[in-house]
Amino acid sequence: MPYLKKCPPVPEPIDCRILTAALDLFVENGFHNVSIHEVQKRAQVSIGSIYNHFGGKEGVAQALYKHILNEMDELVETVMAEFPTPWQQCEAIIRQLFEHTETHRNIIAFVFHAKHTEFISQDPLMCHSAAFSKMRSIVRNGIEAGEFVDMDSWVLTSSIFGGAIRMIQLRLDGVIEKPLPEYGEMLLQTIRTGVFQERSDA
Amino acid sequence: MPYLKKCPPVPEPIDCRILTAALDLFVENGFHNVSIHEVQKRAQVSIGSIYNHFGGKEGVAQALYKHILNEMDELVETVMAEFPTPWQQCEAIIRQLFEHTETHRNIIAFVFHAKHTEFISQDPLMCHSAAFSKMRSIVRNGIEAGEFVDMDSWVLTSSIFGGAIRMIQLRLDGVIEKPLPEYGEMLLQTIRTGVFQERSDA
DNA sequence: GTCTATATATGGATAGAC
DNA sequence: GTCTATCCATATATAGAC
Repeated sequence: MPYLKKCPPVPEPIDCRILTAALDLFVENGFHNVSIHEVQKRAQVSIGSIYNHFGGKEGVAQALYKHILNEMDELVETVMAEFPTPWQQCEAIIRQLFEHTETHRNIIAFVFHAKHTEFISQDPLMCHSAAFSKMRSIVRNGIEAGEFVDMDSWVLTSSIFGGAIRMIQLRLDGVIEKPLPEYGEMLLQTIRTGVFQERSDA
Repeated sequence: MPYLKKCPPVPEPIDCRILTAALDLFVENGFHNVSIHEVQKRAQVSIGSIYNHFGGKEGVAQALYKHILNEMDELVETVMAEFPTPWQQCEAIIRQLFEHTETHRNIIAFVFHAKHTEFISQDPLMCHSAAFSKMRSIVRNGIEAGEFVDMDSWVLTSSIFGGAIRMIQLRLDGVIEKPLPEYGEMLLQTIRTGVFQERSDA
């Protein structure tokens, strides 16, 4: 009789339990449709603890927000260190985001789906976050290096990442039914060379 | 003394007043941060009337949702009637959306910014709406006609419209500071021919 | 059909024991 | 630090007069 097996491994720290419970609930039902009582119940923690650790519901959301923005930033940072050229970096970021959409669904959903200003007062607007700033600066590097076409960097950043972000949203909504990585190369192709069929008589 | 001027022209019908007030408030503060009392106050209508006409706050949101999806559908419909080729239709839709973002800001914001499932139960998911379906079918037409590259239509639709949608969101968030139509041609260029600089030595 | 006043529930927040 | 029980504001929804 494997007695020791019944010992739960290492119990997760309490604030971590709260955050993961909150993330799941917020993504599933939306911030405003989730009560502290529900978070408390799912996290197996008392209300008092939630107030102790985060000061309330919005405090939980803020902590979550910061934490997840950090993760995103690290993702971009890693890619930048690993690949030399701006375009390779863009490619890698899109591939990573597609992977993450499948493996860390709720994190991605929290980043791309929610309108954070609705529940985080004094919201340092997602697109001003370190991760998104870095994505734009990659694009600027590419322009300066003569790799990308020379135009407004907001437009170009939107052109490069907009399609991917759109696909992520469609995937999260369940509209796209197959895992995103299957579509990665296709998407990258259109970003590189546009959407037109090569004219065979050209 | 121009006495007649003081007569308000034709008073707007009551349900219209409610909808426009609600639209503005929902976009500004988010559905859950707006109380019926605020809508009532801004629309200069009593709470009873709101319940009579729409059955409650969610009813107002649903009516708004339907109405606005209709407008979007008409926009796409008109473009399809006016332009012959799929690509011209795509171009025109993007230009129209950019225009609308400036002239009907809150309508566009309601369409692209909100996560409707959070406040509309049984939400016929935006991307399944007539307008979005038609956009995708335009893309399919382009593929069949050999105009667009032959690939999954979700990917291609995202490639074509994703950048525009992204720019609309950035504009609504105040990140992009100039009116979108200024960027229209730039964006269309990258969709057509990709993001790379033409190599002068090619 | 429109209004005002009110009932009722929900849920964020706190107090105080352990 | 953690818990339970309770408070109290808010906001949806309704009742009933006009």
